[in-house]
Amino acid sequence: MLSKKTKYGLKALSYLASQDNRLPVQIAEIAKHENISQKFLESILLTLRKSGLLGSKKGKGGGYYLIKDPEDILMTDVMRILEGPIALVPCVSLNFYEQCEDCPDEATCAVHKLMLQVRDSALTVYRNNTLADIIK
Amino acid sequence: MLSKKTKYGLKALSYLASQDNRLPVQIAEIAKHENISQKFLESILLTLRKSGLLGSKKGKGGGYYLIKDPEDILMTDVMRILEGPIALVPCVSLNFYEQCEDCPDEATCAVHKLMLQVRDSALTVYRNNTLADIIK
DNA sequence: TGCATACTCTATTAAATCGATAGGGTAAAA
DNA sequence: TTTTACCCTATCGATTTAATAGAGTATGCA
Repeated sequence: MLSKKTKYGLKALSYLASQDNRLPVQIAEIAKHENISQKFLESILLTLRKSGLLGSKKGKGGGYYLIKDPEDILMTDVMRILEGPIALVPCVSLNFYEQCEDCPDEATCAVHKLMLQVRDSALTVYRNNTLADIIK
Repeated sequence: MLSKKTKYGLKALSYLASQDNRLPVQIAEIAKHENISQKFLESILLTLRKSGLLGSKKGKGGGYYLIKDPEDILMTDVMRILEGPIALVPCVSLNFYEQCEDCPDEATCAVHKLMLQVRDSALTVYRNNTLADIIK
C-alpha cells in the first residue's frame, strides 16, 4: 500500500508543477488545496527539498518551488525518495539490495523469481512517467 | 513491501508444488525446510485452505496438500489471498475499490493516473505467472 | 532596527500493523 | 483409546505510520 507520505508528496509536487510560474508557494496554500494536514506536509516538503527536488525560500513571500522542469522529474526518483525501495523484497532491489537470511538460494527461490518481474514492471512504469506526464 | 505472510505462503505453496506426489505434507516439514516459524506458518496455511487453494488432512499421516495443479494456480489469486489488494491505492483497485475522501476528482488526480499504470503492470505479471511457472 | 512571515527542526504520541508465540481444542488414524 | 497433527483464539512486543506541538531561525520590509 502506498503511504500517505508518498501520496501527499506526489500531490504537492503536482500542485507546484501546475502553477503558472515558479514563484514560491506557501505550505499553507498547498495543504489547503490538497486537503493535507499542514504540519505533516511540512515534513514531506522538507524531505523533498533535502533530496534536491524542491527549493525553498523563507520569510515573507516565501514557500516551496520546483527546481527542475516537470518534464525532467522522473517518478523513479520521486518514489525512491518518498516511498523508499521500489522492489517489494530487498533481495530484488537495485538501490537497496539485501540478502534474505532465510533463503538458501536466490537462483531457485520462487518468491525471488516472481518479485523480480514485479519490480521490473513497476520500474518500467516509473521510468516512463515524469511529473509532467501525470498532471496532464 | 511484501509481508512475511505472503512470502512464507508463497514458499509453502512452492514447496508443496515441487513434491513428487500429492500426499499431505506436515506443517513441521514445510516450516523446517523453508525456515519459517511453525506457528506462524500454521495460520498462513489455514488461510490458504479456507480460500480453497489447499486441502488438509488431520491425524497421523495428515498435513496440507495442493487441491489444484500448479499450472492452474494463478498468482493474482495467491497475492489477493495473502497480501490483499494488488493496487497500491484503493481508488485504483479492481477487487477492493474505495473512493479517496481527500481527492475531489479521480479523473484529474495525478496519483490516480500513476497508480493505475502501476496496478496494470503488476496485474499483467501476476496473470502471466502460475505456481508452476515460478518453481521452474 | 524591529516586526511579521514562513520555513526548519526535534520531540512526542495515538493508533495500527506485523510477526511471532502460547495453549488448549478437535478430528482422524492406528 | 491413544497418538498424531491440524484448528482456533488470544495475546504480546516491536515497529511503523500519521499526525501534532512547539520552539527556533532566516528573510523581507517598513
